[in-house]
Amino acid sequence: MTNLDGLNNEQREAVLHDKGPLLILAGAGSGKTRVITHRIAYLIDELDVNPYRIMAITFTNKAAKEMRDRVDSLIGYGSEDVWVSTFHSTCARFLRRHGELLGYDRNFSIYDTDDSKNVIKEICKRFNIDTKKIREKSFMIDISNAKNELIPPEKYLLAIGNSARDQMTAKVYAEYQKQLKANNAMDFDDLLMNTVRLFREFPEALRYYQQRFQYLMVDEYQDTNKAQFEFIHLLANYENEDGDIEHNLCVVGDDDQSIYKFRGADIRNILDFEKVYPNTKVIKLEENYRSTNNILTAANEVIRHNLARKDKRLRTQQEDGQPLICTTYEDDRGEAADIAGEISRLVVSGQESYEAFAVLYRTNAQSRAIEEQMVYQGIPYRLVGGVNFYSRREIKDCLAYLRTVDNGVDSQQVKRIINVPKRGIGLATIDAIDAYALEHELDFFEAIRRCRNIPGISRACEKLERFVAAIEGFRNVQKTSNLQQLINTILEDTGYWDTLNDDPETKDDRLANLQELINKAVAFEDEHPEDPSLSAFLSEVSLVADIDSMDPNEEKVTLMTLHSAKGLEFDHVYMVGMEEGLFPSDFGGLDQEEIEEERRLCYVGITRARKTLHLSHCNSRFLRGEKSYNRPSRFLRELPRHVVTMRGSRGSRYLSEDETFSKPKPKYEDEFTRSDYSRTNPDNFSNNSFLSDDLPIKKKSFDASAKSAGTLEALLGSSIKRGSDLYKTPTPTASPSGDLGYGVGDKVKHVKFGIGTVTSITMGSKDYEVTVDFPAGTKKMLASFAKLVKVD
DNA sequence: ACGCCGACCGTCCGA
DNA sequence: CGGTCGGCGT
Repeated sequence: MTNLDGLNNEQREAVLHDKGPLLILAGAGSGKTRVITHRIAYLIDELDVNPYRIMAITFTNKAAKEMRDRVDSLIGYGSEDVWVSTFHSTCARFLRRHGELLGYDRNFSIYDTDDSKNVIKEICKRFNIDTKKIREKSFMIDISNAKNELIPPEKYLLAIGNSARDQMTAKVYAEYQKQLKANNAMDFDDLLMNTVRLFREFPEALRYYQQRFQYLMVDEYQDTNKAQFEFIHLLANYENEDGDIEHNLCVVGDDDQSIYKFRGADIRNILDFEKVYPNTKVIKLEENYRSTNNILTAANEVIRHNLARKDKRLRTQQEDGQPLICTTYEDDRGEAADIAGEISRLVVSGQESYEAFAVLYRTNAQSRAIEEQMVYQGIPYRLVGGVNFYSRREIKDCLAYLRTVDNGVDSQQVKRIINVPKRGIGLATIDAIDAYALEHELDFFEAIRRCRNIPGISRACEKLERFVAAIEGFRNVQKTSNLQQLINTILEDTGYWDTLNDDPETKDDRLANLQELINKAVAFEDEHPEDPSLSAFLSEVSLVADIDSMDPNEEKVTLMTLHSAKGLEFDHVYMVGMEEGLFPSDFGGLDQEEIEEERRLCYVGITRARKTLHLSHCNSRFLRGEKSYNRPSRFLRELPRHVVTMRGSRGSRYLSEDETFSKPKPKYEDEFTRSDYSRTNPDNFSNNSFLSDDLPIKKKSFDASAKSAGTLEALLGSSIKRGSDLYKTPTPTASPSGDLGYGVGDKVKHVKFGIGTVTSITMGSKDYEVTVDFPAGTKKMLASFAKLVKVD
């Protein structure tokens, strides 16, 4: 029996819905994952639906994993047969199986933005396009948008326009697709577009999947683009034996949390759902189980400023709770220092633990200032986003070898590694091979094989032949070995390990990263006994993001962008950098639509908080190496006054040189304790009197604020450039062992290598590097990835 | 072929 | 600021 206790009326109604289209408008924190998982359980347990016929689609691996776990724990037998996956992984799997119909080999490569950019670069060069005038990136954006709209190159001009620029884009787009096809590669957008093409052009393939997946559930439906809409729409059009079309499609979303317009999300998909599926049952979930009443009041009030939305209002049975705290800081450093200090105090005094806190910002660039203070004050933190593990140079190099071994015709990968490590093969040689390949319609690797026929590069031939022999050697290794052995052989035989010595600064990091890649390969083979192939591994690796490896149970403060925070929740949330130009961010003319999207992002941020919410802005901050002065964000003024406590200017003075962070006592501690000057005077919220002026320190900041209305030149003239002596290098002296839960000499357990002894812990550039003696040998790994657990 | 250095430039969000 | 790229010298 599926247990429906603890569900409210609307939730229960959604769970009990069996056939036909269902639209669940689920406000933030209204328990939508709970509804989806219970509904899956109900379908299986009560309606005898075969788990094999149920598909649940999400956007991120993290959401998929969470759903998977909850489905597994809710359903006993057969839960593993429920298809729970992301759009991209699902399409990749469909295409591995049926891609031959479209002319792709089953082990096609999946290109990330870097790979795509390289292809575009080559094309621009070939077409003599001045990339100073039109950037590669703008082609990529246009092409991506076209793909999301399911517009193929040959229809581009018809669909988009016929300007000179459009014609150029259409030409580049067509060539780009040709190149990808020749390389047996797809980019992220191709995964969707090609799956839709497969469905449209091969009805028997579509029919196969329609029959298999008779119950569809889509999470975060407000973020779907046209291609995703079409994918779902086609799949849901299953005609049963009686010739009826049931549309057993359940979509869940919240138009107020649509924040991915920039990558093609079309909010109309959710707003028009009822028009597309006339018999849709609509259920609104408006009861929030996450936040205090004050936080919800603020969220409701802010989002109310948007015009294009479905009317709804979150409500809760919780009490008002703490007021929101809105703080003005002198600069970004003071902001970071103060927040770090506050977190530190609350944790040291035993009231809270680190994982209860999150610091959210608009752009990844803002993380640096926060990080510095976290390190400085000895606070363990986890940084989500930034440079993806898989986009690091050494990882990409290694993956390029693996792809070359796996997918012989991927010229991009071959070009990446042909001279890495250095083999004395230069640009002139590569160009000559390229020209030959083009002329004879060969892939790059095949052209290398025939280097003896290519004029002008005879001197490089011997080196080229050695390279070919090496790759073929690896292909032989692959036939008889597992992934770990293959990677080790490649890094060993090519001398890649040795090249790390070239830069002693980064050596340890890169070594640990490669070791971690090997660990991932080992884990992959372990988890996928049914298909531990190189292709499958590379596919998975291409489709994971940093946030997917985030473990919310680690005792660390979380630092991430507002976008990354969607779907997560924390007891205490700090939204920093609430400033005009930054948030809402202004990149040349903010129109109403963009403002509303930013406001939704603000709404998402506010609704992440369970108990307390801090919002802050700075009078000045460093942006792209320059000091800039921004006014407080309009979103601050949209907060209802009666739930907000104002704090005046703080953090203008930094920690002095002699203060160590074993005693992280800011000089302005006095002002902290006096912080009950906080008040809720409504008049304080007009822009001019945003800062009150009854304290000397505030007076100063008021001046700065008034200045910001003046000319930019005047400000820059008087601005103090960031002197290196102002910023001391943070020295992490806190014992790492305290943060990790283990130390040198402790016995720890690793998921693959078993129990070993920690022999050293050092601070890498981004994370702790832990060296452990396992029975299988000594391994060096990154703490955040290795997930080591202390054992007694 | 390759490494160094200065000029230039983009500015965000992400599967 | 930090990453990239082209020019130049070796």
